[in-house]
Formats: sequence, structure tokens, C-alpha cells
Amino acid sequence: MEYNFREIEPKWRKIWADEKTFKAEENSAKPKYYVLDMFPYPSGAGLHVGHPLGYIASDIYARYKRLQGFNVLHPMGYDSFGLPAEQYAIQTGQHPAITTAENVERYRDQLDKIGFSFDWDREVRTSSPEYYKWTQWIFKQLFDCYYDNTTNKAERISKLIAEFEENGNAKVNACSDCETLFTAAEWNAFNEKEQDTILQAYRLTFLADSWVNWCPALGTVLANDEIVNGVSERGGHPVEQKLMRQWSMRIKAYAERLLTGLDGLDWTESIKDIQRNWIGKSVGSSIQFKVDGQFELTTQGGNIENDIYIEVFTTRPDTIFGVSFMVLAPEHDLVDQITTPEFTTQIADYKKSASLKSARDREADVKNISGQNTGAFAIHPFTGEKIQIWIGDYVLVSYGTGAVMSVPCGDQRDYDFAKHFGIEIKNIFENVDVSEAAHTEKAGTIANSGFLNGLEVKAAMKKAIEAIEAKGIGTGKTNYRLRDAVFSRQRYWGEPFPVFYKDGLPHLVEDKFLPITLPEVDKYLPTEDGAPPLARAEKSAWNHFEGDHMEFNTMPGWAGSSWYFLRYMDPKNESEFVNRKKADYWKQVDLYIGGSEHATGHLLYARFWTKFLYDQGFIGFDEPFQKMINQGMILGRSSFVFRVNNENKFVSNSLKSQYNVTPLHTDISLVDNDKLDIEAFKNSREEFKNAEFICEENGDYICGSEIEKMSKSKYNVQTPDELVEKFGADTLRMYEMFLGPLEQFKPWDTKGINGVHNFLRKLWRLFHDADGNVSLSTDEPSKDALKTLHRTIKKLTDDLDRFSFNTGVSNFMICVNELTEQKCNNKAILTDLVVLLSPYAPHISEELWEKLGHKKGTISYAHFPQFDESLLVEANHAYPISFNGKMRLKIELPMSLSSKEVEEAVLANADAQKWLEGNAPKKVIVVPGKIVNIVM
RNA sequence: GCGGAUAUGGUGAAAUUGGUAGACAUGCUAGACUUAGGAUCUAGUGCCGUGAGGCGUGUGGGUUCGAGUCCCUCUAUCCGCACCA
Repeated sequence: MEYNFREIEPKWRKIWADEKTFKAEENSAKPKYYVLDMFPYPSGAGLHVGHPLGYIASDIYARYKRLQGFNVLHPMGYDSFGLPAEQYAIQTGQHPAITTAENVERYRDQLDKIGFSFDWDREVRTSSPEYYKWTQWIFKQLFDCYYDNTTNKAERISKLIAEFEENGNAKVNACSDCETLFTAAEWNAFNEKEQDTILQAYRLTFLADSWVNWCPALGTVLANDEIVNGVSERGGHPVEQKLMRQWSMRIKAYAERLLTGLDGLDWTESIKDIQRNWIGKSVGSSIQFKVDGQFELTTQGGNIENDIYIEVFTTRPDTIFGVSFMVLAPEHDLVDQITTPEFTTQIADYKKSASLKSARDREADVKNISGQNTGAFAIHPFTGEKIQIWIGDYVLVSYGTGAVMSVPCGDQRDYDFAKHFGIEIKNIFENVDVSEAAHTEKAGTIANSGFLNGLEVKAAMKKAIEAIEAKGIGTGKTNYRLRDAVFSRQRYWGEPFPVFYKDGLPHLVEDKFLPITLPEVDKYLPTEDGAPPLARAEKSAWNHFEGDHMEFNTMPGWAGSSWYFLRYMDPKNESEFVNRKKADYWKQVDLYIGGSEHATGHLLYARFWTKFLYDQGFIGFDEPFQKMINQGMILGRSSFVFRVNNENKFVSNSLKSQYNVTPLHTDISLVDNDKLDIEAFKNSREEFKNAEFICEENGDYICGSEIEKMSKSKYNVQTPDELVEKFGADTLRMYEMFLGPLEQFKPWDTKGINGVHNFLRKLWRLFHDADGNVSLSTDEPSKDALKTLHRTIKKLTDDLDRFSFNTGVSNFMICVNELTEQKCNNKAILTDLVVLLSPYAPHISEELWEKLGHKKGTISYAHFPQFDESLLVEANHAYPISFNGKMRLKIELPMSLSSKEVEEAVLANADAQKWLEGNAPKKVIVVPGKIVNIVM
């Protein structure tokens, strides 16, 4: 019988599904292992060959771990809320739930064909009410907590309220946007609205007016990580800044823990660096500069104060004596108050022109130096000198305090600004020339700096901070670039908030009413007055309605994906998001596989929520993904035809330079090895029916090609389905692994797929005689066969342990080539071989396992063969003999010889003598069992 | 500008601790066989050279008996961040 994968593969997939072969249970004596893939968004386009790459790798690993005796959790689900289903709904009126269900079904169908060992009983979908009930519940927990910087964890807001009632907020050390101080008496006197506003400034998820990235084309706000190069990640639409009342997540509270937690994770340095960069910690100090003059101001408490202080953040307090001016962001609150009358017009003009520039223009405009003097002066806290105050758009209102102390000798931007406006540049570095450029290195000796003179930078920093603190004008401080994450989206197809409003104040819906399900609406568009789609819902359309109205926003895409790995542990629990005992059993994800594009989105948010849930005692670990591997993208290879401009004529690749042509993407299914199937091309579209072709000399039309991302619009999508149909799932699995290292980006190319397919046929032949009947020997295995097998066991184990799946495939090929050479049909040898192979090619392995006499049961829980080193011991070694490092010949010598004996034997050898040309060697290096090098 | 990654035959790639560079596969060349099959088998295939031999892992240097691997320099490509004070 031939290797008939079309029969074998569906047979085993049915058995696995019927028998629930891969069901994971908590009550097991085996050690646990959790292998997780980043779950997909089920798009309408279906899977292309790039999607399964990571899934295949994780499946191989999961199957390997099962064979090693682990209790493996290997689930799959769908991140099923998202924009495309909603946009389809807007266009067609079809409910996104229907589109999503159809897409999920298609995905499932495609995934099933590849033979994954998922426990489908644990499937989750973020868009199902049973799931998002708990997303809403976690939101409620966040709302009910604040971050205490003293206990360094999230605490209940009730604890904070008790403290306010008792002592006000003077002693509270929390992560908060609240800038005012109040006493207990004041707190108790505040009305409900005032209290709510203050509490919002502490809650871990909170409602606030904040500057958000508004995308008019999509009609929604976007998170920073959803914007790429100033335009929306989806669709590439422009984005502008807008002040809106929005839910946010106080992820800032976790900045330090998100940073230090990275050290213990087994992730690539590059992903860790991206997160470190995104968190952007800088250590320095805040310093208050008094503005010269008297001002009439009224502070919140009603007291009159006459002094204005400008607070700056600096990472270089040691350069305080180098300050020769200050710059405020144009949007800084104090600008108008301090501007002197003669500069009012200029300042107003500058502010206006700065506000007209979009964030993108401002970025593009980096080279142009602009700014405006306010006419005001600040008093240097140590020298008492008067220093000019400017505004300039190189200072960002959103970072630090929106104001900087400018030290032109130590900062290049300050230097350029000073040069441009003719401001004094003081040099405070010993033996450093600052006539051409600033001295930006954090090294050297400080001079012209009063009490800091003669100190090294590091010591000077310490002393400067001490002096600043002693003077009461500032303090050592750490700043983070990480911003709080906007959590509201003006969309339909997302989780509704468990929130209603009464008298303008937000209230949480009680747990017993959860989930708040998505209400039906007549259209999936914003209302005429710009409210989100949910505002269209009738009161009766809500499954629970309270107060004046429900929250109209929905949660962003990353809400559901921030905790889904926990739900797999206990997917059907109706009373908890996950049972603590089950979470304690499965613990962290041991191996997480997915793309690196989620570095600043999903991976950061999931870490944040995990830490929060840990703080609140719901789970016992505070990092979700212990080890992560980021698979590289598989790129498509697009084909082009070249249309002669203004004619229905196409010219072949090598002749195109003789014409004015426009390249057109052509469907890769019409092209084989760059050769266009002209007839099929003509029939593909009406307009090509009568097209003419200018071909190569041999009559072929050759297409051009380019490596690009796979996408429908580029007609370069290769689906896994076609390949499974042609070659089988086992071939596809092995071929995707054989393409190259998992982490690498690589273009898709089917050139080598025959090689892998032939390998499986060759394996099949080892079990069968010339007539196709199973023919196995039960004799003692030969020495050679044992050697081949055990070498393979060793290499395969090493390959799997370091996730080198491509070399694993090569090693199987080498093994089967050798066994074929040896004409080995030994049952014992082949039994171990199929077990080894089963993670990579499970279908054929199950079939051969059955042929080996295992009438019942599956290979999935067999024992991974043990490597026996003694079988590989060789009596002799063919020593490569190098002369001055160049390998010239090999001499076979017994392994038992000592270095000295090897040296003697080599020097006595006639061939070696020839290379020595009669000279005595200067030196002979012998590495026993490895190599000999003769230095002449 | 800052940070990270990568660079090896016609092609995808291998070489885990410094020790035979190019395994495995593909492509190509020549041949065999045939049930004409994306089959199987044999031989060859880094470059230059008829040959002996020489040269070869992006560039230039260094350490070493020995470097794809370690150190320094430069270049190219890709990714992330970016007036972050």
C-alpha cells in the first residue's frame, strides 16, 4: 500500500476528536506544562500559511511534553471582538455576531485540517457573554482599587476612603492624578460629585477628561500602540488630539514592576528592550524655579499667593549651575500669567502656530528651531541670577512637568536653542570644549558650579539633589514615559461597561446583573449628535438598565486578551473568572508563542492585569508568560504582470524596459515558477479576455516578483488548505518547520515541499516491502541501526529543548536516509523512530504505530525514547590533521590513545610526512577525540 | 539621534562549549530505470584552476596552534523608539 495521506489523516483526526485524546484534566499526578499560542482574531480572509507557523511549533512542543510524561494544557480560542466585523456590519447591516460566528467556524475548519492537539473543550471567545461577563467583573475590581505606593500593590478603594475620612489625603502615598491636599474635615464636607472626582483620580480604572488620539475616519479613539507613524494601525487614517471624557487604565501605577519584572522572564532581549523603552524610566529630580516678580493669584483653597514657581524635571541635577534659561511647552498652564505685556502678542502668535501643527508635523519639523521669549525671568535657586523664560515646541506638555531648565553646555537641544537665539552658553565642565557642541555624556568633572566644583558627575548629582531637598525646592524623582491607557472605544462590537450614570456620576452595576450584554441597535453607527452606537439602543434593549443611561462606550480590543490565558484553566466556571485552586495548579504559561508585534500592546496589558489580579489575591503569580518565543512572519511572494501603458498588452519580465509599463499584481495561483498561465490569466477577468502578450523567446510569459506581506489585495495569499489537500497535513507541518529558524522572517516558497513529502514516503517504505505489505523484522537490531537511532534521539531532544524545529526535520531525514541505506526494517528501531516523529507528523505516526501492532490507543501518550550514550561509543576516530590550521588529511586512530601516542602516530604517518616536507614541526596540538593541528 | 537584530553556495539553510565550513533540502548537470510518478536509483555540484594547488562565512584589523563563532572598526538591510528634558 502506498502512503495515502488522504485516507490516513482524516481517520486519525476523527479518532482524536471522538476519543477526546487531548483533553486536559487538573487531577493528575503528572507535572503540569502549559503551552499557549496567541489566539487569533478570526478575520474574514481565513488562515494563510503564515498563521499556523507558531501553532505548529507549539503543537510539536506540546506533543513532545506529553510524550515526556507531562500533563499538558494546550488550548485555543478566538479574540473575537474587533473592528473588521463591525465595519462589515456597517456596510451590510449584518450583525457582527453572525459574521464572527461564520469566521470562527471557518478558522476552526482550517485549524482542524492541520492536526493540532488542542483541547477544544476549553475554547474561549472574548465576544461570548459567558466570557465577557468576567472581563466586566475584572473591570469592576480595577474600578474598586487604587495603587498604594507604600504597600506597593493594589488596595481596595474602601481603605482609601476610610483614610480620607480619618486624616484627609496628606499621608496617602498612592499613584494618583490628585494634586490638591485636603483634610478629613474638608473631605467629609465635599459633596458626592466632589468626592467622586477625587476618587477618580485614584482608581485603577477611572473616568477623566484626557487628551486622546481621535481618529475621525474610524470614529473612535485609539491607544498609543494602535497608532503607527502618526496614522491608525488599521486603515492608515489620520489621527488628531482631542479632549474627551474617557475611561483610562492607570497602568502607570505598575510602571516600576512592569520594568523590573522583565528581568526574570525568559523572553528575547529585543522584546524586553522594546518594553523597557516604552516604559521609559528616567531618574533625576524635580526642581522649583521661582518666577521673578509679584503676581496676583488665588489658589484653590482661596488663599492669595504672590509667587509663581515653575517645576521642572531633570535627569541632570548636577548641571544646575549650567542653567542659562528655561523653556516651557507652549501649552503650559503658566505661560499666560508670566508673559510680560510687551511679549503678549508674540506669545499668543507662537502658541497659535504651535497648536495648528499636528503631532506628526511637529515630529517632521524636528530640525527647525523655534521658540518665543516671554519676557519673564526666573530666579536661579543657588546663584540668584535672573534667567530668561522662553516657550518652545521642543518641550512637550505631556512629558515630565512640561517645562525644562535649559543647560546648553550639557544638552544638544538646549545648545541649539541657545545658539539660535543668542542666549549665553555657560561651561560647567572641566577641560571640555563646548564651543562646537554640547557635552552630552554623563561623565567628567563639574566646574564653575559653587558647591559642586571638582565633583564627578555621579557624586555631583547626589550632592545637588541633597542641596535641592535641603532648600525645599525639589526632590529626587523618577519619571516614566508610559502613559495611562485609554480604555473607551466609540464602537459597537466590544464589551459593554458594567457602568450606568446617575446625575452625571458613574456607578458600577452589581455583580448579580452581569454580564451586561450588548444591546440590539438599528445601525452600527454613531448617533447624529456623535454619541457612540450603543446610544442608539432603546432602554428595553439592555438586559439590565439603571440610572439615567448606561455607559455608551465599549472596551478596547485588548480588554479580553489581557486575561484569556487564565480562563482556559477553568473555561466553564459560572461563579468565578477562574477557580483559585485551578489557577494554582496550572500557574503561569510555561511556553507562549506568538508574534513580536504585540510587544507594547497585549503583552504589556496582560502583564499589568496579571499583576493586579495577583495583588488582589485572585491568582498566585504575577507574570503571565514565563517563556516566550516570537515566530517570524511568513511573507508572501507577489507576482506581477507588466501592462503596457494605455494598451491591453502585457510584456514579459526581461523585455519590460523597452516599454512604458505599469506593474499589476497577479494572482499567484495563475503563476508557476514565475511562468504565467496565459489562458487562465485571460479567463480570470473580463478585461483581459482579448489581451495580447509579448513573450520571451521560448514563448513563455515570465512574471516579475516581490516579497511582501501576505494580503488579499496583493493576490499573494497561500492558504494551508490547498497544501493539505495536495501533500497532507504532516507534510505541511514539517515543511513549515523546515523553512528555517522559527523566529526568522522568511518568504513563503513551496520549492522544498516535495523534499519533505518524499521524506515521509521514504519513511513509509521502511515499513513495507516492494509489494506494499507491512514487513517488519523482530530480530535484534543491528549495531548500525541502533547507532543511527540513538544519534537521532540525542539530536532530536537537543533540537526540541532549544526550539530548533528546522534542524529537527533535517535530523529525521538523515535518520531515514541512513536506515534506508542499512535496509533496516527492525521493529524495535522503527517503534522508537515513530514515537520521535509523532510530534512533527502525528497522523502518519499514529498509522504506523498501529501497523507496529498497537491495536488500541494512541501514540500521543507513548514514552519518549531514552538516549543511550553507550551505543554511540566508537573504538576509532578519523582524526582530521591540520597543518597551520588547514585540514589536509584524516588518519584513523583508536580513541584509547593518549595525546602523546596520537602525536607519535600522526608524525609517523607517511601522508603527514609528505606535508611536513622533511621539516620538524614547531608544535603539535592534539585534542583527544577531536583534532590534531601541526604548526610548521 | 538612541536601542535591538541580521549578513554563510544559484536558493532555504546547518555548524549548541573556538576544533573537518556548507549537514539536510532544493535547484542544476550527466546517466539508469520505469507501472510516465510532482516516482525511484547512481554520480557530480562553494569559487578560481587542465592540474598540483590557491581562495573562501558583508568590510578592514586583532586575539589564538586554530575564528562563521571571541574583541575592535566600518558597511548594508530590517525592526522598535524618538525634540522624553
